[in-house]
Amino acid sequence: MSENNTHFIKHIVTKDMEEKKYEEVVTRFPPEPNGYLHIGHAKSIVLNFELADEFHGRTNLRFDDTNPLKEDKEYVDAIKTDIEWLGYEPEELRFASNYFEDMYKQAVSLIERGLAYVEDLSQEEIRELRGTLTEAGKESPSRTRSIEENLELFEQMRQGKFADGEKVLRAKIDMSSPNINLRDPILYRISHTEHHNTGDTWCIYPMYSFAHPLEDAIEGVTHSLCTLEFEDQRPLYDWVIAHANLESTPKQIEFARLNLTNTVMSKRKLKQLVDENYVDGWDDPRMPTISGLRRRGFTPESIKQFCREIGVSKADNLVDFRMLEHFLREDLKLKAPRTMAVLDPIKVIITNYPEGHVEWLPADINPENDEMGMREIPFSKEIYIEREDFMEDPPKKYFRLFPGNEVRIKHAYFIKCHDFVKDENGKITELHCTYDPETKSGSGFNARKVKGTLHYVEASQAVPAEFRLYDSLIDDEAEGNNFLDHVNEASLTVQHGFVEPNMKEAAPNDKFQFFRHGYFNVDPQDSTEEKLIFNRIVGLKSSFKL
RNA sequence: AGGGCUAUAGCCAAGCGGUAAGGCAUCGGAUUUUGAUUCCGUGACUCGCAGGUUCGAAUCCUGCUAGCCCUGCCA
Repeated sequence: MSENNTHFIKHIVTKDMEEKKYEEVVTRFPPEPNGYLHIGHAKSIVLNFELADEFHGRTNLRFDDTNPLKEDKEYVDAIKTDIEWLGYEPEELRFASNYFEDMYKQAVSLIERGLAYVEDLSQEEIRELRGTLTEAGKESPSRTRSIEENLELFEQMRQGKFADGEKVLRAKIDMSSPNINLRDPILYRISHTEHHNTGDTWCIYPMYSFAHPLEDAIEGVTHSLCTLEFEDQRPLYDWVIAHANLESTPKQIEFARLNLTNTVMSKRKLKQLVDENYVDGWDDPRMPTISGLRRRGFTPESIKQFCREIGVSKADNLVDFRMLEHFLREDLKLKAPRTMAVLDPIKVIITNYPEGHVEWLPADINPENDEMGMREIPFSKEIYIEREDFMEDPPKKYFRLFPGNEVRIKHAYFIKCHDFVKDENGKITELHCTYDPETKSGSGFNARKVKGTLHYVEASQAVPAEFRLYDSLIDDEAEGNNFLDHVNEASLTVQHGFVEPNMKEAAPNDKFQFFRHGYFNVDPQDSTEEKLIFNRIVGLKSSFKL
């Protein structure tokens, strides 16, 4: 588990605690409610919750809702659902917006100490004076305004005396700093916008760089973990903490965000895929969102174990999607019932089997987990097997069914192919085989060996089902600069076939291993008792090469 | 180019001056009523490059190279 995995943040926390810098470890997961969580967020969630837990500390869920233009309650609810589904229980649920009054007071205090001023300049003018990466900025005329006037103006900003963009509150730091974040950064902006939580109480809203350190300090957060792009903001974070009238002195630590092969991870790109109908929504099973992965069939444990095993570092990374798949297989190996489904059926007539007779055969539900017990499955004169399990003219080393070859039908008998029927288009419609009663499964028959074992579904009892097979959303190898050029057109394939009769009882989100196919999830949106729909989560590994 | 950061196998990633963990992937082999699982085996004469310090360097120092991030009243 995570205890075995060490990383630089854990070293820092361990050292801090050994030096008794803090009484307890407090972390937070601070999403902005402006979109859905994805697996990159899961990395942060696992890190924050499990790190604190390991040190017997606590973790808050805090919505960083300082920009009402982008945020919505819909996202608050979705995010809560996802975190709960992953299995984490925040110590407390907080909103940055609950601290608006405290933040306002902190801002006033900065003004009183000559550390902040109200800016008259327009957005464009501010930008011009900010300088560039290589040139220092210039000080604004507003910078020398008196404390009294700044106090008065800021109060008026709050009272709504100004229009959006007319004024802004800035920290007085250093316009010539090589770190652009320190060139008198904006602390408050005016936005006459209704907030999902505070309604129209406020028309001024704090900026992230001012609000975040205060939120952390107010909550007593000790280790504020964020991604690499905030590294340049750390001096500002520390500046705010140093000048705030708060006991707590949280420390910001940055780590590299997760990138996965064959997908995209930015909210902007994911939103574009949704808006432009490349997928069916944020919870489309092809999406790397938590809700998408959940609908696809990924388990919380598989996602968490993945997040633990990829590690935490500061190096840019691109993790192989197959690693995620590995942990799903590992999680479901002993948990999922193993059953048979024929995705692309071809009918087999057992010519020497008695007409109209159905026998029920015992079958273990999971041979690697005896506790799951047994089930009974039917067998009769007519069964379905997988179309790709028969070849009229097979290559060498093909040990499935072909004319004259004998194979084992899982849990049933050996069958041998004698003939096949084609339609006018040359498509094979029916196979004629004979079975050998001596070879019944469980009988101990071993006079002959066969190389192949095929799965099947008995025809008269077969339950029709739809199978949705997913492939990479994004083709990393594709040509083109725009990620939309890399969208895999064939990321969804739908097949119609059959499952065993006992599958009629399958409930939404039930997970199964379909023999020789892979792990499947009963689609929670579209599957019904009348029409079962299964999402393929991941296939089984295979060394089969034709 | 000013600042910040990173560089260990195909991909993640440990390592913290004493002679390169682990996982994924790959490829072999054994077992197998899933071409699955399981098991066993498989790769760094070397840690971006070049110098230096040291008995000893992936680890310390210097220089270089490459990549990522920063000029929102986004977070």
